[in-house]
Amino acid sequence: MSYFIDVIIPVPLKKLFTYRISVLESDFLKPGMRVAVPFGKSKIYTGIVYRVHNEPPTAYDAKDIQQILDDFPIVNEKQLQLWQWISNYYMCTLGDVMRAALPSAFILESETVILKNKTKAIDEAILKDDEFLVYEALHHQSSLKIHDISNILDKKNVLPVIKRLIEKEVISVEEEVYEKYKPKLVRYAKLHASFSSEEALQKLLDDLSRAPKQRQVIMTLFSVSATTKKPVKVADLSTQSGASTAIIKSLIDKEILEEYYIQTDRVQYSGDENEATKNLNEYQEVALKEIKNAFNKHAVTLLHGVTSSGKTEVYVKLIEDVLSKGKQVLYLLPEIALTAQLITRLQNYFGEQVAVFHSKYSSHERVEVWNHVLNNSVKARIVLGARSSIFLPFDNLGLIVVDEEHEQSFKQFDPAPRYHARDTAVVLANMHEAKILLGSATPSLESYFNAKQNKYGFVEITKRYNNVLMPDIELIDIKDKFKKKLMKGHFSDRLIEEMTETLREGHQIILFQNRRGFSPIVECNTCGNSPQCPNCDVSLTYHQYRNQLRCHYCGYNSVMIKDCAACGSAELDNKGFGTEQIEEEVKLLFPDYKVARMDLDTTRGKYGYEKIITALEQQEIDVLVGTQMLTKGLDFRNVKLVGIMNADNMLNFPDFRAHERSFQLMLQVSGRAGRTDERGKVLIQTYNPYHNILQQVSTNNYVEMYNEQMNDRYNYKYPPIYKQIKITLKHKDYNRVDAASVWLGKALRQVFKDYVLGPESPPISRIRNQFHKNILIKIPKQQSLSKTKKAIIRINNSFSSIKDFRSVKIILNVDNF
DNA sequence: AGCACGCCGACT
DNA sequence: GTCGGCGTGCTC
Repeated sequence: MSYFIDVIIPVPLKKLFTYRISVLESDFLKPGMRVAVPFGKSKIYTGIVYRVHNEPPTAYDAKDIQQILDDFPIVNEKQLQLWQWISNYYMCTLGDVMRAALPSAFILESETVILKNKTKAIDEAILKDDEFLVYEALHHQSSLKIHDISNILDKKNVLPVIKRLIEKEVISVEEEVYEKYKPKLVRYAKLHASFSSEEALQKLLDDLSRAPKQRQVIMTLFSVSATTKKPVKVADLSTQSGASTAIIKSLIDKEILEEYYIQTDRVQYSGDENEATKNLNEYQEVALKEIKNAFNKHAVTLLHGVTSSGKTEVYVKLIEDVLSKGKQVLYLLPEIALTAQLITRLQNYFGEQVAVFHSKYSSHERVEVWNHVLNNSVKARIVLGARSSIFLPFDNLGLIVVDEEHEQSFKQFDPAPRYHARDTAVVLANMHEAKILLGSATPSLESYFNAKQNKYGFVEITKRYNNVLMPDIELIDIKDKFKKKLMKGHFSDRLIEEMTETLREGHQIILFQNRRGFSPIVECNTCGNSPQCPNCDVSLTYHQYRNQLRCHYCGYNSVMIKDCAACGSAELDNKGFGTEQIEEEVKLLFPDYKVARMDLDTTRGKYGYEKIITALEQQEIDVLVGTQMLTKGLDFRNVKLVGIMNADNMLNFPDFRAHERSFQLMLQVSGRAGRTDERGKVLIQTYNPYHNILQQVSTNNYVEMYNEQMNDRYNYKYPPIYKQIKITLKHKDYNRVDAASVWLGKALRQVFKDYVLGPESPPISRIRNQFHKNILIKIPKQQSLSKTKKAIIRINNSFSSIKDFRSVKIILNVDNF
């Protein structure tokens, strides 16, 4: 009998690929193991075994696998199930899911290496110039990569040259696969075994009396190992004894010392003993009980707790409970909220059981966390992580906490899989029969809706921790202030008053400026022209910090222009205002105080964000100006005043969730004010203080906001009442996307009638030289989602069989919000 | 997605 | 005349 495996290959292709294996291999291979397989003409890819079977494919001859890469599955059955679910629900391939799920170090790819053909004498005369260059380079170096050759010849396309050289039998090529993950080894030293006896040791010390440095090293080795009772690292030995590495090396060479290596974790927790978890106050205690009750009926429960109500402490108690049952915990939160503050807090309670899974971690560090989870190691009983941590190989989950569940960053937009981590986590919890708690001060409408429908359990905390009052929120009509000439730049007299007062009292201030859709644009005063991005359909934005013009969509940048490109006038003006401008104005208004800015530009790099936070905590900053980043679960003791510079630009954003988002954003920022005993103050500047959302924010009335928004969602057929799928078409030729989108729109309308919206050009119709068109499909609750998707796939298939349309890229985005 | 094969414009 | 552009088709 023949044996085969179906393999997932990390390419966006619909099907699995079948390879032939031997009997022995069929016994060894299990789903979830990695194999290296030849794919296409020459490449070798890493695949994941999906199924082992003995059904020979009929239409083609299966290739043999190249190599087995694991001794045990690195992906478990439950994960494969989850991958399948994601692939179905979010309409992407298993390959896409695989790419997103595995740390990149697990996915090996082959690289072509070029070798000299030693068996044949070469007549150099038959070689052309470029061929000769390659030939000669191989005399200096035994092997070359494609990349090297490209450098040698100074051109991109070198494959034809290589092909000719192969034909002339000058060179041969091989595919090399690298194991990307290498365990980190630390060098240790111990005394060589031959000195284990007293006499030998005494003799050694005598011998070394003329080499005081070397003797010192030996003495240090003894004292360190006596005090720590642990193996001694070479690095420590060197620093403690003051001896250079050369001295230690000579001791090793003389076989007095012996070196050895121990594999260590790159990510290590070095903290003190665990702290006892805090006692809960009465409200938290009640909430905890209610959550446990709710869990009896509902696997999913929503916790609505106002800002600063101490939700984290409640989570901690739940986690403690689950851990004691020997189960794993996943604590999901938005990337940006994954701060040192929170990590330290959890580590204080749970010590080394906390593992962190972060996009800023290197691929190697991620592999380590992956392996800890896979082995159900003590070091990863609690995983604290962003979106992608739902892909870790849990096999014994007891609880998932999704903190800040309303955050839109849980949804991945690009590339596929376009999954929502909160929703996927619900499915994941289901597979493990685990409980899942969604927490937020401003729940998303869909979660609140689910709770109202009794689909989810629901628990509330309405009081802030220590009974701190909710901040006092004041709306400022800047239209009126402008009329009365009471504005200084972007600051109203009220805001300046409050700022002066707050600073005098020695408190801190946060100013919030939503940058979205409102960045500083350069405009010519004479002709009104503003510089555009050459690749996208947007104006470039001005970045003072580097004196650059930049495109937020494709990253294009150029030096700031001195005069208008259209009319040559030197009178250029900055329209709009971003955080930079606010920062400047504060500096002018309050020259004696320290101002800092927090946005994408200032938080670059691994610790950029932490630096600003720490500076604020240590009160080195008096006024912090920032964007959305400020909203995320940070806990600043001394901030008393929060100013929202302009509420209108978020309210007017063209998106059905703009109001919900604005409400969430403003309440979250407000929550930063007055977190200790003194009541905080929030000033919101707006042109329209009678806007319902602003009224609801100022009275902290979530329920009213919910009811009103849900009404709109009913009327205009939006989620959570209707499901939706967005289809984006992209092509560099406008006429082609246009024709293609019209065709697709018509085809979809035949099935879905009026539930198809568009095609429409998005507000930014060209990005990276690609024109976009959008089509939106609304799906009523009673309509089967799976049938809808099948129909879309069918239509999509006929679409791509049309020659003219095949080059148009189609992106399907399920739940595109 | 990559990558190879195959057919038309601009350069030594 | 070749080099190299990207349209088209395939990957077990």
